[in-house]
Amino acid sequence: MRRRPCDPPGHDGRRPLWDDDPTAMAELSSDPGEPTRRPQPGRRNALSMLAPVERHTVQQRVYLELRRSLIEGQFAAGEVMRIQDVASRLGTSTMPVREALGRLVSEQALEPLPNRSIRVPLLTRERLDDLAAARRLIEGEAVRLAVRRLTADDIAKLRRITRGYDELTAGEEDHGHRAIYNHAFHFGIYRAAGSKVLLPIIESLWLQTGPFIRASASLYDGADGLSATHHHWRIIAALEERDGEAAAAALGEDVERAFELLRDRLAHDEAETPT
Amino acid sequence: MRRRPCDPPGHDGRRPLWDDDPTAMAELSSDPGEPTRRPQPGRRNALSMLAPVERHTVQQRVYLELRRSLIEGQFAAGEVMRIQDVASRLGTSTMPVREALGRLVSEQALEPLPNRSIRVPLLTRERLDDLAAARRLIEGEAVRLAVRRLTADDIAKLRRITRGYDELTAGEEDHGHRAIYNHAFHFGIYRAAGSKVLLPIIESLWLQTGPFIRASASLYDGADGLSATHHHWRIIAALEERDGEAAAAALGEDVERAFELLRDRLAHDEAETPT
DNA sequence: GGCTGTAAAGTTTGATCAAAGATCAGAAGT
DNA sequence: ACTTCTGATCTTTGATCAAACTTTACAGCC
Repeated sequence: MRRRPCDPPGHDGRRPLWDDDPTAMAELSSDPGEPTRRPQPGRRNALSMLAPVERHTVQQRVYLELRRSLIEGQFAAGEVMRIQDVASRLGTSTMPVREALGRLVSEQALEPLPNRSIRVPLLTRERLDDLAAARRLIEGEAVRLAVRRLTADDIAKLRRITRGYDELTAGEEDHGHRAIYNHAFHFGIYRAAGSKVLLPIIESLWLQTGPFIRASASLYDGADGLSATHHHWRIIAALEERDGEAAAAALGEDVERAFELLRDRLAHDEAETPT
Repeated sequence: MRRRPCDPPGHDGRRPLWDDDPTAMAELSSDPGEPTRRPQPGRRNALSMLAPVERHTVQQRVYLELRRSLIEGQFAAGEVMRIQDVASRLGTSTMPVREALGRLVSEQALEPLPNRSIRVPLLTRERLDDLAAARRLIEGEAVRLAVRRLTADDIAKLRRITRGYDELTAGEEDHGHRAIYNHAFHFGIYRAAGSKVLLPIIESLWLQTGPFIRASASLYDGADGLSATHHHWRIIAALEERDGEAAAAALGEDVERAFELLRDRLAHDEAETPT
C-alpha cells in the first residue's frame, strides 16, 4: 500500500544522497569499504604520496549511504528494509542494494527474518547489555593499544574534534552532526591502535548500536550534570599521560553512560508497550 | 590456463559437496546463516518442540560450504577466488556465489584486492599477532561468561568431544576431522556464553585464522611434549570448578600455543621466501 | 459471524545478459 | 634487447527477467 509500482527510479523527490556529499563522517571515518591503503606519511618518496584512485562502484556508494544512515540513527528499530524501496529511494537498480543489504546483514547491522525480509534489529534489554559489555571490552583494549602509538599530532586532532563538539552542543540541536563528531573522536583513537582485526569489529559494534545513537545523543546532555564531552576530555588527558588504564577506564565510563541512558529509555518504552 | 570456458556446471568430477553431507561441523556449529531460533528444551509445550522448517536457499549452502572449507583450511592463503570457478565447482550459477563471497569479504574471511578480485588473505606476522591478541581477549571473555551458564550436561558434552579428539589423534591423521572436533569444543563453550554479540565476532575470528588451522593442527602434536588436548582438559577442569579466570587463562594458553607454532612456521616461510 | 481455502499481488531469489574494467600477450618502436 | 602501446580475452558489475515463496484479500462454507 505504500508502494508505487512504476516509479521512475531516483526521482521521487529525494536526491541520491551521495553525489558530492563529502561529509565529515566520510572524511574522518576509516572508509571500511575501500581496502586500498593510503600511503604512509612517513615515507619521503613522492610516488608514495599519491592516494589510490577512488573507485566508485554503485554498491559501494549504496553501502556507505546505508551505513551512514544507520550509524546516525536514521532508521527506526524494527523497520523492514525492502530492496525495491531502497533502490528507488537511492536511484539505482535493485542489484547493488541487495548486495549492500546482504553485507550489512553479515555485519550484524541488519537482521534477516524467517520470512526472508530484512529489518533493523530490535534493541532488547538483553542485547543492549550484550553490546555495552562487548564495546567496553573491545574498545577498551583498542584504547590501550592506541596509547603507545598516538602522536602529539593525533592528540591535537582529538582536541580539535572535541572542541568542535562542544561548540556544536552550545549552538544548534543537530543530532546528525553530533553523531559525526562523536564517531570521529572515537575512531580517531581506534584507528591509531593499528589493529586491522579490532577495527572492523568495532565498526560492526557501532553499526549495531547505531539505531540508538541518536536517542543517546539527545538524552545525553546534562542528564547528570556532566557536559556531553566530559568523558572525552578525561580520555584526552589520560592519553596525554600515556596512561592506558586510565584512558580505558574513562572510555568505559563514556560508553557506559550512553548505554545507561539507553537502558532507562528502553525500560520506559517496554513498560509502555508490553507487547 | 586453468579455466575451461564451456564446462557444464557441476559436472567436472567433483560432487556438489553439500548434498547429504551432514558433517559433525554442521551439527555442532552454530549455524550462523540461519537466524531462526530453535525451541528451548526447557518448555514442556509440544508446539515449542517443533524445529523450524529447514529453509534451503542456494546462497546459504554455498556460503556454508565455503565457510566450512575455509575453517578447515582447504584454501591456501593468497589464493584468488574467481566467481565462475567456484560456481562451476559447486554446480550453481554465479549469482549465489557472488553473494556468498561478498558476505565472506565483509566478515574479513576474504580480502578484496584493488583489482576487484577476491583472495584468501595472506597471513603476515603482524596480522597473526593481531588475531592472537583479539582471540585471547574476546574468547577469554566468552569463557568467563560461559562459566556461570554451563550445565553439567554441557560439560559432559565437552568431555565427550575432547575424548573423541584424543581417540582421533591416536589413530589416523585426518586434519579436517581434528579441526571439526577442535571447533566443536571451543564453540560448545562460546555458545553457552549466551552472547549474541560476541559469538558472531568469534566466528569471524575463526574464519580469519581458518586458512592456518590445518597447519596448526599438523604442527600441534607433541611439539612440546603436551598432548593436543592438554589445554582442553585443563579448561574443562577449570569450568567444573566454576573458576572463570583459570578457564580463561587455560584457553589463552591454548590459543597462544597454536599461534606460537604458527608464528614459528611463518617466520620460517618468510625467511625462505623474502619477497 | 467466524473460519478455511483459494486467488492475486508483491517480494525475494536465482539466471542470463550487456557493459565496463583488468590482465595478458604480442607487435611495434627505440 | 628492452620498453611501450594495443588488442583480445577474461572478470566483475549492474540490469533485466523468470520462478519460487509470502502475504493479503476475498469468497465460500460451517
